[in-house]
Amino acid sequence: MKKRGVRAFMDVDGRSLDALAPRERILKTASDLFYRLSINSVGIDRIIAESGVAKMTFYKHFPSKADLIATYLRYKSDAWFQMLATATERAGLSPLERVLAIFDALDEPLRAPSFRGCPFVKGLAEFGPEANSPDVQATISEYFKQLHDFVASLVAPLALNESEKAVVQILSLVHGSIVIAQSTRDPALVEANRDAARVLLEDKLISSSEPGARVNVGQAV
Amino acid sequence: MKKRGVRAFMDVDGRSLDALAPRERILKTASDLFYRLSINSVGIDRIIAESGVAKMTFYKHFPSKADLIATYLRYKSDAWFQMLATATERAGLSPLERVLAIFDALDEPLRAPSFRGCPFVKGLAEFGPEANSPDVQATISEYFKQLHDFVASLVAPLALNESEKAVVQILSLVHGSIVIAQSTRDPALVEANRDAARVLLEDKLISSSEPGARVNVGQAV
DNA sequence: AGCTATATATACAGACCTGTCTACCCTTGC
DNA sequence: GCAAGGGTAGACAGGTCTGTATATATAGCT
Repeated sequence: MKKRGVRAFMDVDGRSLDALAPRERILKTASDLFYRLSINSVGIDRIIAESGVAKMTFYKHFPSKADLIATYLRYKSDAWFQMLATATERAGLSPLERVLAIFDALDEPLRAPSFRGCPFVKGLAEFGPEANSPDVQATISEYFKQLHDFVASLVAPLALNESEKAVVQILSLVHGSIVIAQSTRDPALVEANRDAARVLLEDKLISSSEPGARVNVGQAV
Repeated sequence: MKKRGVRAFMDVDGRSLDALAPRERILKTASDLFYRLSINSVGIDRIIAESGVAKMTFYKHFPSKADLIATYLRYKSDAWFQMLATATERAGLSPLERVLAIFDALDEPLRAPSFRGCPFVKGLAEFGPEANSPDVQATISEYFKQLHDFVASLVAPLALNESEKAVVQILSLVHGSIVIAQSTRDPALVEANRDAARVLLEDKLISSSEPGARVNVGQAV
């Protein structure tokens, strides 16, 4: 028995490429508008108009706006973790440098004029705990959990005194950078927080009994 | 020539108290709803209904919704800086402790179940640079500037090596704490970031030429 | 009592929102 | 040639939004 809708070229998902094109057009357009202007202030009609797609086509690919929002957030999340992975998995980096590479990866995007903050913090602002959009909320929660686990996985090899505390501190510096970058376009911001991360991690590298009384370990970076 | 609308009791602004009551009722209700649910998702009608006020009364006190939003943000800002001032100006604190007192002040609010993040970060998510609400945007910008200056004024007396860098780091830790507190209710979060701040500041207290090669200064806290 | 200022209740205009429906077009496979 | 799947175009229903207008009630001051 034949598959329905078989075309000349198929991607790995079994979706035909010419069906994929409009879907991607919609997602890209929505992503841009949602990120620039906020989610609630951008209507379906505008996304349809700017992506040059018919309304029926939109609702064929995305059953509801909430569906599109969740897809948008997953799209942003994937791109972001992709970037983090490439930056931190580069060859020749010491375990400490891998953690600090997060900040190196942050530097350029946060300088970009198109930078508008963290899509998930923004998402949480519009779809908080009392909102009624389980899909969207779950996607956001998952992002924060993933980021925590990612940082934890980079910190673990350092075998620090207080590993979890270090993870929280790094996470705070990362999110802090992102927030501050929105209000103050300080070119030294990310470097300052990279330094902060280094100092905090080195503080916990010492296996001495008294963290706080430190000496220069003089290795790495 | 008599003043119009003179009543038995007047406040310092010359506004009669019974006229003040409904205005405050509106503001309190709006503040609660905006903070809990986001600004754009709460309509005037709901604020009116829940504050038990007529629509005309609302528009008498607030010419537009944007006006109410800006007032809400100023209200939140005032309360927040008030709290920060009380916490950091307590008698008997060393200059270093005054900076760290910011985190002591953060601890309790961030644990509260009603905590929903920073009103200004949330505000920026809904009224970013491309929005068309100059009043709201100006109020948000001013908040970030004020917070920066506030931290700078606490850091200045420490006469650090790199004062501005320290300010940025402290600000990042503060905003990071606020963001992380929304996603991860980690009871150790604020303490971890207070520690981070202490380590970072002590790192710069040394007037040695090489920050990074540090010894325990053993004073304060 | 009467005047004034303020609050209430409610209807309404005009815009925008999401999601559905109908009708047509165009390409591809047989 | 032709059926069918997927796209386009646009109207429309039902709801919500901000802001305005109308008509009425209440409380204080002279």
